[in-house]
Amino acid sequence: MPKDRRRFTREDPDSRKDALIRATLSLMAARGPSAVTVRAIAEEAGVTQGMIRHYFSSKQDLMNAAYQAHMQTQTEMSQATHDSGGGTARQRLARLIHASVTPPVAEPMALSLWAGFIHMVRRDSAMRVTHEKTYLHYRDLLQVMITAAIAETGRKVSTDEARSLAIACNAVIDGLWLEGGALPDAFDSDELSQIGLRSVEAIIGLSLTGERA
Amino acid sequence: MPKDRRRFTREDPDSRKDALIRATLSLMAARGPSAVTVRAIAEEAGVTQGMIRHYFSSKQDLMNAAYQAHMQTQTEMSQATHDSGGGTARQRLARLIHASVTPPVAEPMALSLWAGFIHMVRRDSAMRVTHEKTYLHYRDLLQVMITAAIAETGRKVSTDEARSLAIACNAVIDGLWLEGGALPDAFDSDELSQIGLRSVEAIIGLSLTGERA
DNA sequence: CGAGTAATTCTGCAAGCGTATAATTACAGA
DNA sequence: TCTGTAATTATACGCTTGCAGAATTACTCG
Repeated sequence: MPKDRRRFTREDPDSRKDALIRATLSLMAARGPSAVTVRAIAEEAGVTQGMIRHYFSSKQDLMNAAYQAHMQTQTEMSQATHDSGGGTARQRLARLIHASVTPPVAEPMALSLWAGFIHMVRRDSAMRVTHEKTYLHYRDLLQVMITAAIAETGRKVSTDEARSLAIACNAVIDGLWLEGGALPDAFDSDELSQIGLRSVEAIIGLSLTGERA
Repeated sequence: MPKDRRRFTREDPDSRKDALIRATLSLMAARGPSAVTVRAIAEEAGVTQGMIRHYFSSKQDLMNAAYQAHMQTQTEMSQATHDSGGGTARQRLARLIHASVTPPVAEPMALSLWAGFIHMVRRDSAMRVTHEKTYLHYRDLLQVMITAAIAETGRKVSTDEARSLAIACNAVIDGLWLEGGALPDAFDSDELSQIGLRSVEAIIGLSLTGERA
C-alpha cells in the first residue's frame, strides 16, 4: 500500500482563495491566457487542482475574482500616492498622473493582464460591470481633481467641459500606460511621466508643477 | 460504399490563405483567443482543417500571418484619409487624427483583436518585430506631420521636442482608441474625435481647424 | 482520546486540442 | 479521353483540458 499521498495543512478559506487568485494573475501576466489552466494554477498555488472547484464554482468564477482583485489593486496603487501627503489640488493631480504612468501601475505585466482579461469583459456581464465601474471611477476622480486644480487659479469650468477634459486626460494617461507596457524599452525612465504631466498641463491650460512650460 | 465526401473546387493558394486569415481574425475578434481553434477556423473559412497545415507550417504560423495582415489593414485605413485630398499640413493632421479614433479603425472588434494578439507579441519575436515596426511607423508619421504643421505657422521645433510631442499625441490617440473600443456606448458619436482634435491642438499649441479653441 | 466532519488529495472521464497522414477528388496536359 | 499530380477531405493519434466524485487526511469538539 503506497502511502505517498502528499501531506497538507488546513488553511482558512480566505488565504486559500487569495493564493489561487494570486496564482491566476501571476500565470496570466507571465504566460498569457492559454497558460492559465486549472492544473497550472493549482501548482503555482501549491495545492491540487480540486481546490479550485472547492473554493470557486468554476474556473470562470475564479477568473472573475482574479480580475476584480487586479482592478482593485491597480486603483488603490494609483490613488494611494495622491491621497496621502496633502498639498494643493494641482500638486495632488500631478502625483496622480505620475503614479498612473510609472511602475508598479504601468508595467508590462499589468498590460498583459489587462489584455488577457479584456475579451472576457466583453462576454461576461459581471466582469463588464467591474470594468465600467473601475474606468468611470478613475475618470470621475480625474474630473474632480481637474475641476479643483482649475478652481485654485480662480477660473471656473462647466461640468460638460470638465467631463471632456477628464476624458482627454484619461486618454493621455491610458495611452502612455499602454505604450510603456507594450514597448518597455522604447522610453527613458521618467520620460513618460514628464510627457504625461506636460500634456495634461497643456490640455487643461494650467501649470501643475509651478514652472511654466 | 457511402460517397458522402464533400465536393470541393480547387482555388488558388492566395485566396485560400486569405480566407484562412480572415476566418482567424473574425474568430479572434468575435469570440476571443480561446475560440481560435483549427477546427473553428476551418469551418469559418468553409474548408476542412487539413488546409491549415497545408498552407501554413503550423497554427502559430497562421496566427503570425493574421496578425501581420491585421496591422497592415489598420495602418492603411488610418492613413488613407490623410494621404489623399491634399490641403495644408494642419488639415491633413486633423484628418489623420479623426480617422484614427473613429470606425473602422477604432471599434470594439479592433480592440479585441489587439488584445488577443498582444500576449503573443511578447513571446514571439517575429510578431514583436511587426508590432514595433507598426507602432514606430505611425508615431514617426505623426512626428513628421506635427513638425510640418507647426512649421506652417512659422515656428520651429527641435527633433527632441517633436519626438516628445509625437509620443504625447500618439498617447492621446491610442487612449481614445482604447476607450472607444472598450466602452463603445459611453461616448457620443464624434465626441472622441472632437476631444482628440482639441487635445492635440492643446499639446502642440496650434489650431488645426482654423477656429480658436 | 476517540469520533465526526470538512478540507484536501487523488483518480477518472468525456470532450476538445494541434498535428500527422492516408484516402479521395478535381483539374491540367498529353 | 486518359493519366498524373497536387489540392482537398477524412480519419486517427496522443495529449491536455475542465470537471466530477471517491478516497483520505487533518483538525475540532465532546
